[in-house]
This record gives sequence, C-alpha cells and structure tokens, in this order.
Amino acid sequence: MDRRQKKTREAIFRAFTELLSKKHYNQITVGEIIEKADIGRATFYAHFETKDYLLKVLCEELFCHIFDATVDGREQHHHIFSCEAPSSAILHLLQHLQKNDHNILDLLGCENNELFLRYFKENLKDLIKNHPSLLCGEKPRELPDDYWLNHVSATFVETVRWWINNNMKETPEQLAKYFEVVLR
Amino acid sequence: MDRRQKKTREAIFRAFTELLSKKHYNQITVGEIIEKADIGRATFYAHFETKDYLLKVLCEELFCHIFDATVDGREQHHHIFSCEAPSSAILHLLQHLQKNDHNILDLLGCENNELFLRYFKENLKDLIKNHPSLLCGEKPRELPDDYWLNHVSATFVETVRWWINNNMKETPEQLAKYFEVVLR
DNA sequence: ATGATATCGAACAATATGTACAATATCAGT
DNA sequence: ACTGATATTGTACATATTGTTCGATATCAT
Repeated sequence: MDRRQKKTREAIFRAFTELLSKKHYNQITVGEIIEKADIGRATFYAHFETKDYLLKVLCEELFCHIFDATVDGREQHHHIFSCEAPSSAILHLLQHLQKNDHNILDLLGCENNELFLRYFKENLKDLIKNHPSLLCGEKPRELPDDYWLNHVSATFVETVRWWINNNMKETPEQLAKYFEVVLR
Repeated sequence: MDRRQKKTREAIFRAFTELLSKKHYNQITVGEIIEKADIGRATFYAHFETKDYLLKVLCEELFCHIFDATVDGREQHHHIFSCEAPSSAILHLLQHLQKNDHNILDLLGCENNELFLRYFKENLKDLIKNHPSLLCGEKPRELPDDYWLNHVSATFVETVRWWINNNMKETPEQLAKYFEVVLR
C-alpha cells in the first residue's frame, strides 16, 4: 500500500480511537476526526464512506490483531489457537489484552464499549466454532449446542468487561480461573 | 399529567419505537420522529432535549414496566420479586417478555438491541442486588460477589437475547431450565 | 524525469439541529 | 360558560454536519 495512504489511514484510526475514548460515538463528527487527524475533508471520504464504516473497519482490524496476533521481531509468537491446552489459549488472550496493543483497552473500557464487545463476542464465537478445543468444560447434555456456544462466548466477554471496569486489579491467571470456575 | 402532554408523549414513544424496529438508531432523525408522531417541531423539543435523552427515558419506562409490572384490571399481579421461589420469578419475567408488552420484543430483537440489553442487564443487576433471593444457585466460594452478580445478570440477558434471536421457539419453561442448568 | 495517484483546500448543495415567537387550541377549576 | 394557564402549532431562522466536486499541488514508484 502507498506510503501516503497508510499514513492517513493510521492518522484517521489514531484520531478516531482517541475521540472514542473521550466521548460517545454518536457525538463524534467527521469534522472532528478530520481536524484531529489533520487531513483534508476529501481525503477522509476517499478512505471511508461513512463514520459507521470506519467503525466497522476499526473493529475488524482490532480483533484481527487480538486473535491472530504475531508480535514484533524477536519473540516468535504462535497463532492463538495453536496453543496446546484450551485454558492456556484463554490465558494467552487475557495477557494480550493486558498489554493493551493498539490501545484496545481504551475502547473496551470506554462509554462505547458495547460497540466493541459485540464485535468481540461475535469473533470469539466464530473462533470457538472453528476450534472446538477452545471450549473449556463440557456442554451439559440438556443444552442445545448453539445455546452453549453463545453462553461460553458471552461469559468470556463479560468476564473481560468486568475485569476492565474494575481497573484490572486481578492477574490474567486469576481471571482465567474465574472463567473456568463459572463454566464448571 | 395534562392530557395533551400524555398524548404527544405517547405519540413520540410510539413513533420512535416503530422507527427503532426498522432502522438503526444513528440513522433516525428528529425530523422523522416528528413526522411519524405527527407533531410540531417545537413540541418535540419541549418534551425531550435530545434524541439520546429520549432513548434513555424510553428505556427507563420500558424496564420499569417489565420489572414492576402490574397488569390490567381483573388479574391481580404481584410485584415480581414477591414471588416465593426464585425460579418462578425468572419464569415470570420470561412470560412477561413473551407477552410483548409495549412491543418490547421489537426493541430487544432489532438491530439496536445492544442499546436495550445494556439497560436490561443494569436494571437486573440492581434488582438482584436488592433481592438476593432471586439468585438461582449458589455462588462458588472462589468468586468475588461482584463477579458472580455480573455473571448471573449477564447470563440471563444473554439467554433472553439468544431466545429472541432464535425466534423464541422454546417455551419460557424450557428457557428457565437452560438458565438454571448453566448456573449449575 | 515521468506518469500515476494521493492529498489539499475551498466551495457547494442538501440535510439536520435546536431555538424563537406569535397565533391558536386545549386544559383544569370555578 | 368563562377564565387564566399552559400545550401545541407553524413558520422562520441561524448554525452545524454531511458528502461531493474540482483544479492545484505534493508524493509515489520506476
């Protein structure tokens, strides 16, 4: 991708993220994004048709980075679901979050977090669907597969939400433990 | 309250609810609400300062009606948490939802449902906090009270979400059973 | 150096927001 | 039925936001 494009694209993401962590999505105008990103109006619209679409792309980039994260040079990083034990994958995910790559914590913790938690959950659901080994615990027989899948994903996301809202006092290990206990 | 006020207020709620079930909140304009409610522009702003505030009030009215519902004339209806067994309170809530009072299902099932499910969960949390007898199952010792409270509320709301998204094929009794199973 | 392409900046129409005000209709109480 | 209080209306208006257009300029890859 053209160096210029990449620069403005990142400027837009940076500005947007910063604004999102301070005020509600509905109250952010394209004008503000432009000003903060310091780009021309036409340039913005050359990249994103609407503010809603920008949000969608931001979410996709974000969860792509969380879920199949490869870290910088020195440390060889495995794709998250190539980890052996399921519980270690959960732990891994939590540790990733704690590192706050791409300021994801600002977004998951802000007023707008519903926006992101929803994406989070949907992506997690797909991930689990494709890699059932991630499922901690056994599904009770009485429950439909789909209900259980939804429950596990939702529980994880809600665990993360609780963690962040409580200023992340617990360690990832403790969190993973809670998650395990609550799923039996 | 003045009859005129009540009329316009209800016209606004009706119009807004109808619009919400068809298109996304962000794309609804005050102009549309006014037109559908068939009221003057100034009248709208005399009632609600902003669209956001209208949403907030709508949510409050809605969950007030769900949680401390008293039904029409003939049937004497108990306040929901005066029910003896906790599980019957859950069942009661589900049955209430099924009746679709105030078209609440349109809102909980539409594109915007995050908006309402969030309020739903917060209200439920308060309810449980004030009436711990509602808590089905025992809290495992390892978990903080707050985490458990959040988990139970979230699980209920997610159960309802799943139910509605799957066209409510199950009976309230079945749903209550799922809920119970998953909380041990 | 060159042709392709991204950005800029300013201008623009179209739409939405929120306010102001005078005329009118409806209210509640006597 | 009268009255004073109040809600609604319709219009007009200033302001803000959106999304597009276009020629000039800067940056890119080769």
